[in-house]
Amino acid sequence: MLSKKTKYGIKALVHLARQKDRVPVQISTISKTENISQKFLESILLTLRKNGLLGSKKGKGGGYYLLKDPKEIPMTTVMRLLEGPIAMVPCVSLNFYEKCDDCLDEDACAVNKLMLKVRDNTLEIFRNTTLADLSN
Amino acid sequence: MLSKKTKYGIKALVHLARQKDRVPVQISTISKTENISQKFLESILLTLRKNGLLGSKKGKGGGYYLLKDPKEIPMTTVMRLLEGPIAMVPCVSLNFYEKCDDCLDEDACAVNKLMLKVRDNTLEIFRNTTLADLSN
DNA sequence: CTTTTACCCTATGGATTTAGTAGGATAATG
DNA sequence: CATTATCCTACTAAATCCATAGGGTAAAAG
Repeated sequence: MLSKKTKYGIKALVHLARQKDRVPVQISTISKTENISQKFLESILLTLRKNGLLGSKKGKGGGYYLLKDPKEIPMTTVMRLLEGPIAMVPCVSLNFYEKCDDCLDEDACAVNKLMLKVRDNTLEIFRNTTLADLSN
Repeated sequence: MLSKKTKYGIKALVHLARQKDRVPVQISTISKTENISQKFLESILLTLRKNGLLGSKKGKGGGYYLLKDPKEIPMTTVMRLLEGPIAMVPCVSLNFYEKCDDCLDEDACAVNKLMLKVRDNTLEIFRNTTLADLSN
């Protein structure tokens, strides 16, 4: 299940991508138009900024803005940042790999086999979908 | 993230599918060979039985056995039973649909659009993968 | 230089889910 | 009737989620 954090994060990014210029948008504006708790959104935008997706400006006329062209932001980046691993099990994760404790032979594991297929497909979708695609 | 419940459930089902005859296999046997906590596995097999996937036999020589041909058991069934919705958000779920509180227009929602694609792909994999496929 | 605006940061807490455990009831076999 | 093995309910420690609280800091306006 997708966390609200990720869901809100994507919505906020789309909101910013739809902005014509790079004019900063205030948290309160996004919060209201997207129906997101302002304080919660604040923490989400903060992590997006800390990870290089967003820039911010303080004081009057301040707010958040995208640092890159929406075309250059694939959903893999966003998902890994907010949601974590894309794979459903750590043993098939590219960026968050972990061995299973219970599983002796990974290659013989049915769950591994199945979830590898799912990951490959999901990954391809996220790779080929950019923020620009979602903003139209 | 896939729950251990689902993971263990799949492993147990594969174990039973690999059994030549329909001879009942005891919980303790599965528990040992698959490295699963016996009591936890007990509750998983119970729900699989209550939902028509497994049959059981009590007393000496008892245990669990598949009720159908592994070829006739698609992973959609198993996933929905143990894990719940296949979709990452309720608003794109076929069997567990729920409207979002924050989202006014579902068709205009970027998250909806993206997750619909993911669901379609994942669903097709689970539909086309049967227990028999995982047991080879 | 003071006030207002708006982001920055940490801590805390309620609700829910997860991954079991405990302990006995029930039914079948020999 | 003793043994075996499933059946069933209840409980719990730990983790995660979704916030909220409360102030701190920087920038701009006047």
